[in-house]
Amino acid sequence: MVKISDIAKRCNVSISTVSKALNGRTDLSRQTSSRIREIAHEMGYIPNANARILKTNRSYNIGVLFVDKTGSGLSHEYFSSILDSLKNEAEANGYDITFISNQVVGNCQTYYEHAKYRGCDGVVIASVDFHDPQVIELVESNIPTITIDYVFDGHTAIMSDNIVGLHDIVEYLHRMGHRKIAFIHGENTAITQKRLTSYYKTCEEYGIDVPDEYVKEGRYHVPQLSGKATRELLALDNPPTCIIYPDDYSSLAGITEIERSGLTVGKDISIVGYDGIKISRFIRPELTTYVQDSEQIGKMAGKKIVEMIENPKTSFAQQVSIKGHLQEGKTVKALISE
Amino acid sequence: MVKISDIAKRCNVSISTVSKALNGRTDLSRQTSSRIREIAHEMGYIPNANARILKTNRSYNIGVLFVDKTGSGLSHEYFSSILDSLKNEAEANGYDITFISNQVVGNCQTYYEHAKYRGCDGVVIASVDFHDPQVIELVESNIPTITIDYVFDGHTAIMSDNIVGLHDIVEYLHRMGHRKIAFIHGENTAITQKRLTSYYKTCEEYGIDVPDEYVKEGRYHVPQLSGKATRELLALDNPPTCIIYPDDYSSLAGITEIERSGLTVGKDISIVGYDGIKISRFIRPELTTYVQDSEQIGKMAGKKIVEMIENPKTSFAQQVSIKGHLQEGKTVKALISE
DNA sequence: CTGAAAGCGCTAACAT
DNA sequence: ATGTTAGCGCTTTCAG
Repeated sequence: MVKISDIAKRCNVSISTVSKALNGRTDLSRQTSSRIREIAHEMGYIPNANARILKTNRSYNIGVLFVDKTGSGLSHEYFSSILDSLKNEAEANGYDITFISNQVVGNCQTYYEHAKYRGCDGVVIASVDFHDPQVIELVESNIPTITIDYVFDGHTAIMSDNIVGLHDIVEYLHRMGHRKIAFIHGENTAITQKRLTSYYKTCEEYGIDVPDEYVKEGRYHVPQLSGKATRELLALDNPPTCIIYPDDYSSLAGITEIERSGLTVGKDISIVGYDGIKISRFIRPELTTYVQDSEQIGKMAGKKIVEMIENPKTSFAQQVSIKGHLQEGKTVKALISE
Repeated sequence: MVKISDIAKRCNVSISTVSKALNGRTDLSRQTSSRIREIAHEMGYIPNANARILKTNRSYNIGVLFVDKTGSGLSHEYFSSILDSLKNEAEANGYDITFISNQVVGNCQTYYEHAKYRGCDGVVIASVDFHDPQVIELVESNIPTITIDYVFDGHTAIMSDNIVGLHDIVEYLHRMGHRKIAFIHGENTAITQKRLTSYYKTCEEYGIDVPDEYVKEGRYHVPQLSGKATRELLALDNPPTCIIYPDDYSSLAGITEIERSGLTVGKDISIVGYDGIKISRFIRPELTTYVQDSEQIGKMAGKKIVEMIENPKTSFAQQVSIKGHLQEGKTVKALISE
């Protein structure tokens, strides 16, 4: 590998002059500078990030902590889409992305150690167990971090607006004439809490009564559980006219159950999903769902982490809420009368 | 940050002794070694990867080149699933994953420069334009690389077995009594070529006639085009009894078109998808599709790249073919007679 | 405008 | 079994 000293030799200048030229410093003559750069290029010079990082303590590398307990991991479209736009935003700002694991890499055991080890300038955290002591250690450390969909007090977070999400769904259903709205929600997380509260609150707002048996616990991305909950709802003496699911994936299991029981979705009973995965527009009946703006979330996460890294003094903790929108499909029937 | 010299001072030994203890060398007494390690831990020592890399020229970091021209990028389930298992395998072997871009990071312009800059021990390449000169430069460089679903002569590649895939699909359809099998294929890539050839060859093998108008070009993950092709196929004087799609996503557009024309999928006409995305089991009718073993592909890619990195002498170029399997759904009708 | 020199934190060959 | 030393490739202060 050709290095700075090789170029210096070839150009008959000192290595510091080469360094300056390569870094676009202005305290040397245009001629020298451009001559050096030309020759460096000609010699096929590629800088060595590790030497640079060692010296400057800046890696231009952003760690990403993406762990999914359910195992679907990156293949969960919501998160892979966030990752994709996060990556694009980071790269556009001159940063690379490295995954942070808690596997043993270089004697490191924890997320924090790992991130430190690699010299990450900052870390974006999503889709993990936010009660994990390792995650807390990382967030409380001196490394700038941003969390997605979870707020650590006093720290910056990007939030998909679940409160607005459930509000908009319920409001829409009310507008469509629904008064018996069931909600199958995911496991108990901060997100689930927000959705539930918003659901109850909005129902109250519109004078919609919510019997206890209309609220069922499922789990995100475990269609079997939502299927089972659907069966239970259908078997009620006074079944709901509409069911809200924890995610689009789960809503498909709901459709299956509903059809199995001889009913037709969008006619005999309505359903609403959550997420807005791409496929939701292509399945029949086309799914009515709340689309989370995952692209915007990832982009904002990238923007904010770069901001925190580059202006540590002036950037303060904040929660950024990213709204989504309701995608009308064919799974919600307009009820003429109650 | 506490460093090796701090530990040395505290332990009253030399830095090299500390280094040896921390790296588990055996040429020092057990006692010294464990004492040093204890104190290092107590002091909260975290090694500095960059210093280590600078010295050893080994980063324990694998670059990943994942670019999708269609823009769906990581959110394409086939690839995000590969990435996920690749990541797991790499981490299990003590390697981290860093994305390689061709954005300007540290004055680097090309994929190769980028990978060199970061000191990647190896690079896994997938889902890119394999004719891109930058990709070729990278593959032909001295960095160990592995490609997924594309073979560069003399280089190692992990291949989803598209030949077997199309063979198995056609064979299955033949067994189910189909003799009029149309194929909507993706844009012209090496994969498409393989699928097409295998399709023609297997049809020939079973004495199935393939009129030119039964073969249509669509594009991977562009449902609109497959929808259009479906319409054209349905409008033929002698329409096919079954249509094979380039991917599951596209097959959904096919279903939509078929139903729009008043036919019923799995009854009036049969269809087969490709990929085996998770959702394929949950849509109705359940999709008959060829499941690519993306998990195995990612895992194998991780295994092989580590092998190449760690045994550069003894590992030779090879193509590893990963078979998938046909997932029977409800979209293919068994035809009693022709 | 250019150069000399120190040093980032670590490893490893070579003493002792 | 332990220590000395050189140096990985780079940036940056400080002198000239």
